Amino acid sequence: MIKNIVHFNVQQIADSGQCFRMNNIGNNSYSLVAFNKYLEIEQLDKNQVVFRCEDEDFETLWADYFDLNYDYGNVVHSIHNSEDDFLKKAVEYGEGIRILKQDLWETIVSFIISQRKSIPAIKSTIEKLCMKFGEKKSFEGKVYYTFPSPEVIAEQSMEGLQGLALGYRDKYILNTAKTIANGEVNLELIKQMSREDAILELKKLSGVGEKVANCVALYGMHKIDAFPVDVWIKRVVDTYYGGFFDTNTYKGFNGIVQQYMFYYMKNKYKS
DNA sequence: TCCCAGGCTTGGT
DNA sequence: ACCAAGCATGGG
Repeated sequence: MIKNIVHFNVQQIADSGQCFRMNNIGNNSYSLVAFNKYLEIEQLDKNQVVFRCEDEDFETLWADYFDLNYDYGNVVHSIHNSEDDFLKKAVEYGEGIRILKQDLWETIVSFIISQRKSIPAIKSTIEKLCMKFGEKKSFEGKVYYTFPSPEVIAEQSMEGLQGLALGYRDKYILNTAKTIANGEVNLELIKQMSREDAILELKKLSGVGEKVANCVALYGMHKIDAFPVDVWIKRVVDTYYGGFFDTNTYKGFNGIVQQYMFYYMKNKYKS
């Protein structure tokens, strides 16, 4: 179905480093697997987007997944009206970015894997993980693999996790899966927590530190004030903000600000 | 080949 | 509490 959406650009979302199972399939189209479903999405023009999926899945899943009920215009305008020249340019460059509402468990595993890996390498490892432990499904002839549950990974041994290019992160993934599968850390409870409490709880997981916990809060819990600082954001802060970025300036939507910064710095300045 | 990648854990002060 | 080394492996 065709939808008219402002501040929405599929290519920018796919290349913004927040999701790892969204792939270009040509003709301004992308495939995506999330919440055990398969979607093809095409950008027809600036404000027209085609969603190829079951009709009911758009309303019950994808509209929420792509955060279509959040007013990004408000964020864009408040940055336009600021004195922040760097951020103005970043918004102009990536004004179609949205913060996705991804599955919490998948986001945890994905960002544990992400540490000291390039985005293509992250995507490759996650796809291997899904092909090995996920459920094989198909939608209109397209075969895809779901993201494996904590329980399925928890019952593996260290040997079972070899061949996925996890490297030293293999033990983090196995320990985290076990911790969640046995109820030591409860994701349903975390979903109800404040950003601060959720981040504290997430950091109990093996392989989850400050940065990964903030990414999980932002992309897996829609805590849009979370401000993950990775090497690219560090570069932004050092280069354009004199080494300190005051998160009080954009209080309430620092995560969206962070995403504009990341996308602009990483893709515009490939230094 | 060399360097870097959406960092974390551990052990030493 | 802070700091630095070590970490496995793919991709450019």
